[in-house]
Amino acid sequence: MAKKVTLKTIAADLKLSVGTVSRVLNGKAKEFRISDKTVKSVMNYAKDNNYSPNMVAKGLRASRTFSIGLMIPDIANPFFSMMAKHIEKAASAANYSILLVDAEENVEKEKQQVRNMLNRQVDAIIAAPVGISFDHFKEITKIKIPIIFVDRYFNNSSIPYVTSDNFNGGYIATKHLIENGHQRIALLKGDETIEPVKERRRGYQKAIEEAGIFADESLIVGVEFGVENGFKYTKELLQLKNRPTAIFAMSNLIGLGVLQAVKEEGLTIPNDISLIIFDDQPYVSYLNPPITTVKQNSEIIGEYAVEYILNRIEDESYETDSKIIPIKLIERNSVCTIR
Amino acid sequence: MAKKVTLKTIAADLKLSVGTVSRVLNGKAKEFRISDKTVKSVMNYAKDNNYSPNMVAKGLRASRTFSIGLMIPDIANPFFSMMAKHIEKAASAANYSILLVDAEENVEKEKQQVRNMLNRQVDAIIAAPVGISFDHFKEITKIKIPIIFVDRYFNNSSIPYVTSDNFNGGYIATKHLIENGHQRIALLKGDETIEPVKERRRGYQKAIEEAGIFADESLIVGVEFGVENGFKYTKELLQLKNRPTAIFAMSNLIGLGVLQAVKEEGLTIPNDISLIIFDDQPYVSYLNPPITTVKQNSEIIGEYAVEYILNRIEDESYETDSKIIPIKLIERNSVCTIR
DNA sequence: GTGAAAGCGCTAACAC
DNA sequence: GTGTTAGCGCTTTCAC
Repeated sequence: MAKKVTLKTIAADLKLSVGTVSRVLNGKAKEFRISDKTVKSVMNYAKDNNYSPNMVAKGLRASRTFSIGLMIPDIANPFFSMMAKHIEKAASAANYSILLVDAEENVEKEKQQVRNMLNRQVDAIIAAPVGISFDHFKEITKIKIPIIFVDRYFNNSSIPYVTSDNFNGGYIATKHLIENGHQRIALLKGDETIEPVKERRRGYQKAIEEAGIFADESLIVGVEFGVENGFKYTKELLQLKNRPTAIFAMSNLIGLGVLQAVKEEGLTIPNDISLIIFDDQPYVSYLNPPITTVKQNSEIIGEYAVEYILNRIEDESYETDSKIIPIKLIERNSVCTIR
Repeated sequence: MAKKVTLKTIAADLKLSVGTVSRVLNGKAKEFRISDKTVKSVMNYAKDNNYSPNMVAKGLRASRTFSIGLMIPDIANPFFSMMAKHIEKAASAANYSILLVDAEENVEKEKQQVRNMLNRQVDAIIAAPVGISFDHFKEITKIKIPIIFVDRYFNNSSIPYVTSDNFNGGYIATKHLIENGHQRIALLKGDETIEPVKERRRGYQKAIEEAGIFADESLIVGVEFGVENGFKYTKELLQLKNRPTAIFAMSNLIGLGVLQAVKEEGLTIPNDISLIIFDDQPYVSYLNPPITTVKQNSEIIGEYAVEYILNRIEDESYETDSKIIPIKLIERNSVCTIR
């Protein structure tokens, strides 16, 4: 083992005190009017011996670790991995490191790992919560460490969040379908304890109401964000005597399930049934057919979250409102015009 | 701020020494024959006041942080995010945390962040290196902290790795094409400083040679793993007077680029040109047409990497060979039989 | 059975 | 211009 070089060993070798060494290595030479000779010798020694500071010791001393806990419900979901990418980028640019946890859509793991993040003295937490319960997040605010939710959030909590304009996303997607003559539009949704799901649904309902078309509750189905959920409920929808002419899928994963079910039933999109998917992914333009989607801006979401956290770390009293990021309808060829 | 509870405050409140408190909280009560009374009072106090240990202090004291640095060239690439998911899962199950860095396919950032990981005293590093240079990784082995490469690796280094059977992947994909009558098979590759790229290419070439067909070097193109690369070189390939009848794309991203170019040229797969993509993704079965792929097992890769790291942490002398994980050809409808 | 104290690597307050 | 020292929260050795 290359014997480790610490302030102490440097000081000993150079016959200086650790204080002096610390000062020059932290760029405080000027401030303390340390002699050029000392500065030079320390600098050279450090370079030659490849000194680099022990951040754990620094962290203990400063009660500040320059790390941010990032809690994601499913990092394999391309929406979240893209968001994580932007968050890591913004954080590392500010010299923060990311402690990543994949909660596996499991509140118990999330709870336990929030505890772990806290034990590790992260300076802040950015979380896309699994949903359902969030007492473990409320605790964080008591400890006064900054926290912000991304994508998913809780309405009845004072924790700020950045998320897409889910309501509007639901609204414009549904409206687009209606404008193309659709009257029987199915909503394939995720778990309704999740706020964005509620919002997207509200948007859907508003569009239906505005158009004055019959709001058939049996067309609103689905219980979670996965592929199987999309598959299973699409199968059921297609069984209906009075089958919907369009499906609005609330996530890219649900969308994949819809595609599979439609295919298995020997139907084609958009001739037999139209489809819009919430969340745009690189591959959707190559799907058969290219799918019309509601595109979220994960870059802005990620950057805003980091910006808030950074400001909040610097200034405890810093506050902002939660932020709603605009979405966009990307028209492709999965919606047909009827009648 | 809920005033923080440390060993010291507990000891003070309970009129015990920090040593004793530490011992009972670490389950060493039996070992040190600490009285039931003391144990109970400490335990209760800890529970009531929600004590939880400061891992930074523990880490400093123990020179062990129970954290693993995970270096990924592009976390938004679904192959890597899936692998990261499995790594995080295995690590957290063993009470390790993940320090995530997205190198953005940038060696400079990688270099700098490896340094950072080391400063943060990670117990080990799992890395899918960007490629090109790797001196910064060699340094790690000197410091004697365990490291393993996943997916990408360097042949001329003693650092172990887990990766797919890239050679065989290239071989069986190409062979499959040949068996379907293809003679002019283009290879759309990534950066050739990356070993898996070389291996896949070797596999491709072996299949061509075995079949005794003309090895046309002009059919081997491409310089990196992105979508644009796939797009650009496919355009060129399709311009050729003697155009290939099949393309073998070396990554899911390149594959997307191929799809786009083929479409823009008004051609269809597999009628006009066949396609095989290296790396299977959930969406490929819904592409137009469903794409035949070479499927890698990112779960096994991730688990093996963590297992190695854990063993190595426990036992400095633990050694294994690098591991090659089998791949599988998943036949769908993007390959037509000719002649 | 329990306490006292050293020390992990670092910074900063205080000294001269 | 530089040294000394306390202390961040913890574990562990040495006492008794």
